[in-house]
Formats: sequence, C-alpha cells, structure tokens
Amino acid sequence: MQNGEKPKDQAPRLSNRLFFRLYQCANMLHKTGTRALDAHHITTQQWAVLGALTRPAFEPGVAVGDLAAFLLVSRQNLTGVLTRLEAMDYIERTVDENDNRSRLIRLTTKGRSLWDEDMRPVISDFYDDALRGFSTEDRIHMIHYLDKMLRNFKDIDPEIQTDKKAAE
Amino acid sequence: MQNGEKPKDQAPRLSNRLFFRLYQCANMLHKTGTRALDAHHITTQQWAVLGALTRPAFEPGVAVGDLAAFLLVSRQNLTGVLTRLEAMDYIERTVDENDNRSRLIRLTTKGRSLWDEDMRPVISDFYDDALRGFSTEDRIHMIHYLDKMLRNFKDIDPEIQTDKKAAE
DNA sequence: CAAAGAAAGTAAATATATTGACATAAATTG
DNA sequence: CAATTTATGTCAATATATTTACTTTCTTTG
Repeated sequence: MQNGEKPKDQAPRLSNRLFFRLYQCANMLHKTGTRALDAHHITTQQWAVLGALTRPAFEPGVAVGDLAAFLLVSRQNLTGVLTRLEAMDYIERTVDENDNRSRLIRLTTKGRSLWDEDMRPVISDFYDDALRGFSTEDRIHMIHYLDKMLRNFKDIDPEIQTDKKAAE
Repeated sequence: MQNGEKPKDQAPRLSNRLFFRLYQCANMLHKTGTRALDAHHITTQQWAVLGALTRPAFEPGVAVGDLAAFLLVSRQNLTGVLTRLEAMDYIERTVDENDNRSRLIRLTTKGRSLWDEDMRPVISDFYDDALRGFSTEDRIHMIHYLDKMLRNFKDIDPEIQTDKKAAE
C-alpha cells in the first residue's frame, strides 16, 4: 500500500464508482442487448429464459420456481415473461405428472429453431462487440469478480439459501 | 496461450458465462439495493438519481437530458422517476432561465437531508456487504473491466456519441 | 384418514425502462 | 424576418420486476 494519504477515505469513493459502473453496465446490457435482438422481438429477459431452457439439465422441462431461482428473479416476474413467450409459441407449459401444482416449462420446436438459427449468431456477434479488447484472462478475472459479488449478494438476500452447490 | 485444445471453442462459453453473471448481478443489485433502502421507500433508480444530484457539478441544477445521459437511461424513463421524487418532495423542477424548454432538476432541502442523514449510512453498509472480500486492488480491477465494457456498449449504441471525454 | 400447514403458480398494484409520438421552444436558413 | 429543422421534455403503449395476496395441490399431523 504505497498511497499514504488515508486510504480509508478513498474506499467509499471507490465502492461508489464500482457500483455506479455496474448500474450503468446493467442499463446498457439491457438496452443494447434488446436492440440487438429487436428484429426477432426478443428482450434480454426473454433471451435469458430461452437460453436457460437450452441447458441440458432443463431440456426435459423445468418448474417455474427452479427457473426463477436460476435466473435470480422472482417467480411472479417469470409468469409474465413466460406468458408472452408462450403466446409467441416459443415455450410450452405442461403439468408435472408427479405434482399437479407444478408446471414444467420447455422449449417448443419453434423456440429451439429461433434459438439455434436466429438468436445464436446474433448473440455471438453481440458478445464479440461487448467484449472487444478482453483477453481470455480478462474474461476469467471478470467472471471471478462477478461470482464473488454474486455470493455476497446472495448472503445479503434473506430469500436465497446459499447451499454452496456450484450451478455450473 | 498454454491451453492447447481449441481455445476458440471455449470462448463462447466463457462469454456466455460472463454475461449471465452480469445479468444475475444486475438483478441482485436492484433486488438487494431496493430492499436495503425499503424503510425510506427509495428504489435503486431513485437512489441513482439522488446520488447524481449530490454531485457538485449538478448541484446548481441539471437538465433532464443531461441526467439521462449521465445515468445511461432514456429521457422518457427519467420523467416518471422524477415525477415520483418530486411528489415526495425530494427534488424540484425549475425552468431554465436561458432555455424555456429545459427543466433544471435539483435536490430540495428535504432531499439533501434524506441523502446525508438517512441514505448515506445505509449505502455505506450495503457497499461493505456487497464488496466483502474485495481488496482495494480488486475494486480497481473490477472498475477497470466495467469501464472497458461500458466503452464497448457505448460503441454499440448508435445513440451515444463517445466523445472520449472522461466523465470523472 | 381429516385438518393444519406448506408449496407452486398466478393475479394485482406499483415502479422501472424502452420506443414512438407529440407539444413547445430554440436554432438554422433562405 | 419567416419557414424549416432541431432540441427538450412529456405522454402513451409495451415489457419487466417487485411485494402482497390468493387458489390449488401436496405434505404433515393427530
């Protein structure tokens, strides 16, 4: 620590700057991400849902609550997003045979096609643009920091039980 | 590059993971941040606006468009947030003497008091919790990455003119 | 096995956020 | 200087996102 002039006074400004940048990045992620997929009328939230549903573990169908826990949004929020995706025929809701309360969410053939043919190339280009200048090591470091912050957020949130189980 | 097995195949998964973590962090930032200030009925967006208005450069009053450019949200979005903050008597809108189209946004005495007495301590604790385990260098690196990504986002966005001018 | 409890999903109310459209006022042009 | 263009803020429509409340179904108890 070479800076001798009261490092404690710098900390609040540093934290403030960090979170403001995170806030700005979040705004731009949704703004530019939604615009990138505008031709297909897909928003970043719908993107996140569709992307989750392509995961091998979720392909047989996933409950709304589990999907919400994975995306870190509320169950109630997902209801609306899922309703719109279902209306566009990209996903389907089926009743869980083992539990009539539970609805299993799954990609339709149309949804799978949208993801593979239309969205995947656009997303790939979007990633390239947004990560321009990031080396592989930069990306790994950034993921490390985001993971670390995410664990802290989960500790703050009384709803989420941090069960130490790595989710990929 | 020591990893000899097709590093190009790893890149998409790395990018995907990075943006998914960013998406999750953004969700948690708003969720836990709004909850932290729930006792004062302040959301993270209102927090961002009030925080911006405490900046010395904005204290004489700032135009809606300039505030939107600073926060990286749309002008139209701010209208609603400002209306609610004005109804709570935390900010005031005055007409710019030099331009009758422009409204100058400023903190009220009540808003200044809310920020200094009520919000600042809560925000300070929130920062401590969310950045637990982050060294000063970690914070600087994280800010660096967020800044870098932000520049890329601005390059993607056709609306924003990146005029290379550092905004603090 | 019936009653209390918990869990899953959805609806309603409130607050963001975006784009498109619009009214007013300033700036530019001919 | 009048006419077009541009700039500023707001309203409207759509899509998130949250908390509160409720219905249905499953689980737990007595």
